[in-house]
Amino acid sequence: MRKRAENSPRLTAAARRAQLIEVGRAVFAEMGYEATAVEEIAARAGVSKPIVYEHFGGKEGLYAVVVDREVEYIVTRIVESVSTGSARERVEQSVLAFLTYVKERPEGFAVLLRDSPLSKQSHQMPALMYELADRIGEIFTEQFKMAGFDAKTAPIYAHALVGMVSFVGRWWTETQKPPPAETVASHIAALAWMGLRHLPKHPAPVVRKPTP
Amino acid sequence: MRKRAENSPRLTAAARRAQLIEVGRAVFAEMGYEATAVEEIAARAGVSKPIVYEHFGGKEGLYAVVVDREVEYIVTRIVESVSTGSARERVEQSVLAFLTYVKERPEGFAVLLRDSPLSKQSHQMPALMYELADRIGEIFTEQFKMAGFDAKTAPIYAHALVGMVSFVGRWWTETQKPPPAETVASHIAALAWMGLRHLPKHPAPVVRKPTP
DNA sequence: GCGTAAGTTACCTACCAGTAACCTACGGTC
DNA sequence: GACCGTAGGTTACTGGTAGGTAACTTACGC
Repeated sequence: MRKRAENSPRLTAAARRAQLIEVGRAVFAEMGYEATAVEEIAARAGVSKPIVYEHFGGKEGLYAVVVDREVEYIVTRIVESVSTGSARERVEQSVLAFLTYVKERPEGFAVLLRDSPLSKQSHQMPALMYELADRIGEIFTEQFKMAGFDAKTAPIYAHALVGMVSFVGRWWTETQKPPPAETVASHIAALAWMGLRHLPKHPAPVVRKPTP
Repeated sequence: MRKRAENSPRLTAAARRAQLIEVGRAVFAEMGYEATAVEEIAARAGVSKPIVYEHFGGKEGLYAVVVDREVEYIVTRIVESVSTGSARERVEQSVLAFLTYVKERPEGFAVLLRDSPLSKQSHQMPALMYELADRIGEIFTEQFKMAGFDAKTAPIYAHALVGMVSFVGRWWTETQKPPPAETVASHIAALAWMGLRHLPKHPAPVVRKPTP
């Protein structure tokens, strides 16, 4: 790592910053926040550590930028998907949007699945996907109100749906011979939609408790 | 931390070991694996650091024991729940078993939700819940085979169900005025059951693609 | 009163976030 | 075409923290 003028020329500040965000996302995805060393990011970018501090102020600064971009990206996609079509189309489009995100930005998805650094002080929210589920819950609440459903139950279904899609998404990325996104999305959307559609007004246990 | 003979007497090796597992689970749940210091665990147990090393060989040793116990505990509960009753009863009982676990062992659940230390080398499996989902997937595959369903689709539904229950479970624990476990379990089980029951043989997208 | 189980003090080592001070190549200017 | 300012970059260091260990000490049972 002596002479590096030939293999990696100097970049402009903007270009270097963009590159560091890319590299940072990859390393955070691979190692998790805590286990990531700033020097590792710098090394993979072909620069030295203080460059990272110059651009982002520190480890948390870079992490915040990476996370913010991912969350905004996927939330925007889902807001778009949920805003047109019939109710069922909205569900299916949202699920497909999420799976497309998982497929196209696997590293970003991995970052969102991992522990966040803030989780030590306020021990809530161990991973970003829960924050995302909360955001989706707000969207659902809005939609439930407009559609005349009980808005209080919206968070349950939002969390259930995000949980479903997250877990299936992870499984999907790690499967050797994965079915196409549309197929998986159809399955999940059908499951969720049919579940919602045939939901009784007041679900009650079907298990017969033994008489005391 | 000088004289501690009066407030915390010497324990037998077995008792100390059991206590350290309890304390370790709590600290890992609160801080996550990486951010947990062995000294913190030792201090909360009222002993010094080498005691932890004597019993478990190191941080990872204690973590492995904590995790193994939790996974075996919840898997056992679910295997029990899924082994009797009608198909729908099995679904509902399993969901209720999981939520009961979440309620009764919140620290164990929190540990399973967090990042695992093994995730840096084999970058798969960032959290233990995914391993649990895989285990449930095996159980489902068995059940699907016995019931005559397509066993290949079992993992999808297993991951979907575990994801649903995990996310709703976390939301449930953090809600100020949570509905009782039976109510939430009924909602989730109804959602899953009705979804499965009315699932078309070959789900297809309902979204009309614009003609090219 | 002695042997052993249970526990402690004090240390080493490695790593890592963050910083101060210095260097270099390029583009404009005369 | 030699000068020089500055953007982009480096080397070398500090302070703190945490995993792990060697050597020593205390209390209990026989």
